[in-house]
Amino acid sequence: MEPEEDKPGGRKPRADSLRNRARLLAAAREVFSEGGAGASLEAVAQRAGVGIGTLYRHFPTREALFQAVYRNEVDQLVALAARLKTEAPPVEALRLWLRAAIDMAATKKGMIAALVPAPTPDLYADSGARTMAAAEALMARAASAGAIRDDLSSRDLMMTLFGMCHLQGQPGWRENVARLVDVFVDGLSSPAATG
Amino acid sequence: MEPEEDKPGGRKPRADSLRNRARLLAAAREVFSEGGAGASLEAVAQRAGVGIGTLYRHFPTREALFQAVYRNEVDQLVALAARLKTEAPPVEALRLWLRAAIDMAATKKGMIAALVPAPTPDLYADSGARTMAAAEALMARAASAGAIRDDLSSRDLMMTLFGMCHLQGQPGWRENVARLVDVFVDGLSSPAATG
DNA sequence: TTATATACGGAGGGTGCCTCCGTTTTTCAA
DNA sequence: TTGAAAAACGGAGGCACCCTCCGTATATAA
Repeated sequence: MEPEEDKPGGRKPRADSLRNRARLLAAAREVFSEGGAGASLEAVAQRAGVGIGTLYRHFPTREALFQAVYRNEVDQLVALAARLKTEAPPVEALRLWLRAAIDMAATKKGMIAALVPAPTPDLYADSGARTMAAAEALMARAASAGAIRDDLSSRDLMMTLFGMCHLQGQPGWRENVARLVDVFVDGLSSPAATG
Repeated sequence: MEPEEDKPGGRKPRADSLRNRARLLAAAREVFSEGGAGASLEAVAQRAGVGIGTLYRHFPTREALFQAVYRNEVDQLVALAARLKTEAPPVEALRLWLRAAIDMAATKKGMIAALVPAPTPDLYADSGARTMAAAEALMARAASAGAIRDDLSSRDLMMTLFGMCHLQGQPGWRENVARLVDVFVDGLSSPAATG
């Protein structure tokens, strides 16, 4: 996956290639932040000052571009999960982590899309799967502590989060979604009055 | 909004117009059920055997078509809410109603989109707003009975439902979403352990 | 039967997706 | 320093879809 010095037998990667890749990432970050995950890829190429063909060579799919753009954010989220696992009680950890995810999505409009697990996730590879794994760890901990019900998958959780983020754009959506997530976590940790 | 006998002063609506309208609705119902809410409108026109221009004359926007196609379903949902309000205890009514919505969405793939309240809803006009009003009634009842927290809007509830329905397509999604909704309702009715 | 209101239908202009390939640039070895 | 070959560039072009506009066809009513 790393674009640099991967094949020792090959020649050095071309300077223009590296430069264009960086430009594309910067442009994509801007365009996705403004226009959301559905923004035009041609607009990205244009803002980067490269041809559309160059964009597709570097990032064969929209997904690939998402992953590259939001790699840092996802890393942070994964790291946060690891930290919370030792620094907060189980349910609280889950709650805080979900809120952090929302906060990130609040400033990076396109990021939510990067958090959605693909239908068939390449475990450990794509950002959706990595995030899901982080969620899984937090959930497992809480479940085995008996603090939340154990019949939900981490995928369910992520999809719920994702769905709630559709409030994005409405006034006060961030607070709204935070509250919704709280409700959901309350439900997870309630003595399951399900009927 | 009614296309029939609205203006008493005008002439009788043309027979071909009525026929084409019906054909378009039938075609749209099929196409949306198969391809989801994003399906091609040109495909709809084609299946109906009319020109694309005719489709747009009858239904100026994709939204308009949704509303017409799912009017019956929405009516049912609204009626169900009214019935549950007298026939089930507050929280249970809410739970059952949400499940009914999911069941409908399960067979009519495109319907979910029709349930999403527009950013600026034409109250009583579009299906999203009418559904939201039904939800509002159920929530208000439960809230004033002290059975659920009262700091969530019906729009929040609908968006949550909508979002969860993004699981659609995955194996066993219906059961999954039903469970998620249950969790959410549990959260609503829990003594708000929010931190 | 004929005039006219009404509806039809698809061409056309716009946007976006993605591929393909002739041209340009960079690297590396001589 | 130079030039051949590898690597990357970029945009034209084919496809799908959106939506509008307007010349043509047809149903209604006199």
